Amino acid sequence: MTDTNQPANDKYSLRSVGRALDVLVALGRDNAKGMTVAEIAEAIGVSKSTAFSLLQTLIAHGFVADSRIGGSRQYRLGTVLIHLGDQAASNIAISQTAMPVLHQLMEATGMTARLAILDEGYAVAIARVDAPGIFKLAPSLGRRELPHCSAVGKSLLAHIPQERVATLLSRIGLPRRTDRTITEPAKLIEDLALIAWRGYSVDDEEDNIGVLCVGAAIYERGGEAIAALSVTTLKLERGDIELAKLGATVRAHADRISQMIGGPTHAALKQGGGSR
Amino acid sequence: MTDTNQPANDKYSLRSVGRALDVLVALGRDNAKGMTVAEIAEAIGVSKSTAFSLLQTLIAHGFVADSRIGGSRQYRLGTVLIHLGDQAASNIAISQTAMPVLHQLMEATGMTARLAILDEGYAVAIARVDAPGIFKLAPSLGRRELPHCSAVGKSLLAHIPQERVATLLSRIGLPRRTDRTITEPAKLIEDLALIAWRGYSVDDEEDNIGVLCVGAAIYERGGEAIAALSVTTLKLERGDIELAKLGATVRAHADRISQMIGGPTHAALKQGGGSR
DNA sequence: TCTAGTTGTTCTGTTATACAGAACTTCATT
DNA sequence: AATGAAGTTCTGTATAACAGAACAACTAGA
Repeated sequence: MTDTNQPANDKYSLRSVGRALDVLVALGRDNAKGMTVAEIAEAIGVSKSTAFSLLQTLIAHGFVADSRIGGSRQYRLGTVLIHLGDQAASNIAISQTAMPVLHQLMEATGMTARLAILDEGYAVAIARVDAPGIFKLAPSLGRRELPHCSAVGKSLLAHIPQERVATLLSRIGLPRRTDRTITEPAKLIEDLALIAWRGYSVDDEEDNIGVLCVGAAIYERGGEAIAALSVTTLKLERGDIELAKLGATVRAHADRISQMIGGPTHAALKQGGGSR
Repeated sequence: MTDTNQPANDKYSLRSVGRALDVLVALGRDNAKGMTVAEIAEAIGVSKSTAFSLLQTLIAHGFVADSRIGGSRQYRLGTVLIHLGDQAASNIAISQTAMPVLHQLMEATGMTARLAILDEGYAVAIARVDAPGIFKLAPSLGRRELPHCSAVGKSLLAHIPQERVATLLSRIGLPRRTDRTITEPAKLIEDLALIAWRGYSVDDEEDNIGVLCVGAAIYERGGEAIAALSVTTLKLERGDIELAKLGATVRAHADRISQMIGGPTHAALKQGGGSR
């Protein structure tokens, strides 16, 4: 499915290290129930003894936790990763300042609010505040999401140079997720222009059926979009949604964060600097 | 300072893998500003070229992100770690159920609420809800904390067999953190007995000067303590704290979680099952 | 209780790999 | 320009990582 077996992507890649990281990724996929040595060996394509050595090393450093259940062992992600993940998230300076605004946005809209950045062309959520209610968004912090069919992704794409957009899209493509997904580059470019103009993006069932997201970009001092804010809701839970009003709300909150870090609001950016 | 250079803790440890993990840990320490190749090489005790190879591998897998600033590069933790950390945390089943109660506890007390488990004898926070206010607790999710001088740690120690406590303490020791830290095993055992009896623990400046924590254990079906809840506050911010009342509040919230997962309340446990 | 079939763990020889150091390349600063 | 300090590439060699097989621990079935 995923291209796990990259044949030495870079020539300075260390095989055993790469395999150890593969183990972590594999455990991240099947984290719920834990995995056995044999399953891990199978998953990353090495012998049992090699998988065993990798696991021993990972355990010794706290990256993997093991629990014996009878004769068999279950391996799962260790707590050190919680720490590193927390550090990596707080690393991204914006998440500190944005957190209170995320709360406000959630309370203003009653929807789950998320903060995301662009990482290697993908949209990656780095913080979230859940709306109250039965339906919770799956735990998806830090996961790479397709940029062309998510509100945060489109808001970020709308504010970077066209040629970079083209490069990213040619690399990632525009995979179809639902029958509303924009799969034509020209159509997407059109949508991005609209987003850049009005200051908010809409993902209406383009990524997941029944799910609506509205996003807006956050600008740093230079006017570049470095992050995006979004709200997510199940359309079932909301009768009629006034998109223009919701868009303005999200944009206003994004503007607030932009100003906190010394950047321009969307309106100011449209007035002054070129879109470049 | 820390024992990073463990000389092949287990004999099945892979050197390059261990070094790669050391890189991640090192980046986790100095995450704010990022590190250069030379700094990393220095930190983990390898040559520049080796550090370079390790970093290339980590980057190829998204575990490390790099940003060039002029001729120099800054390496920092990558977003994949945010994902793995999120998975590792949600792995621990309790964190799902406990989250709403953490919110309630924070609102009931106005203090930062945390959920922690025992990992290799150390207390490790896996979730938290911050209190509003200027002073925020440092981002400390997933970090190993000394069990003998934290509220969550003591609550957990109070409900495991004495011999295991002895084993853990002999391994970890009772390092002094402040002049109120309990450093005598006998004194700690005494405190643990009290905690088991009344159902809540108090850390009054035993770990950090000026900081007060109150914790209570969460019990699973079998009656074993699998996690602990706590509130943390700066004593400066609160005039007088009624410990008995606060302790009862924390205990009540912990009991609620215990019941949600089919376990006994503290009162029920004291009545029925032996302390074993 | 014995047997068969799991699992995880240890051992071993060989190959390929990870390593340090030196050479080379960018940049920034004087 | 020239110096220095970073990152990057190259290369030979020691050794570490690997697969496979043997072994041990445990489970389930007869």
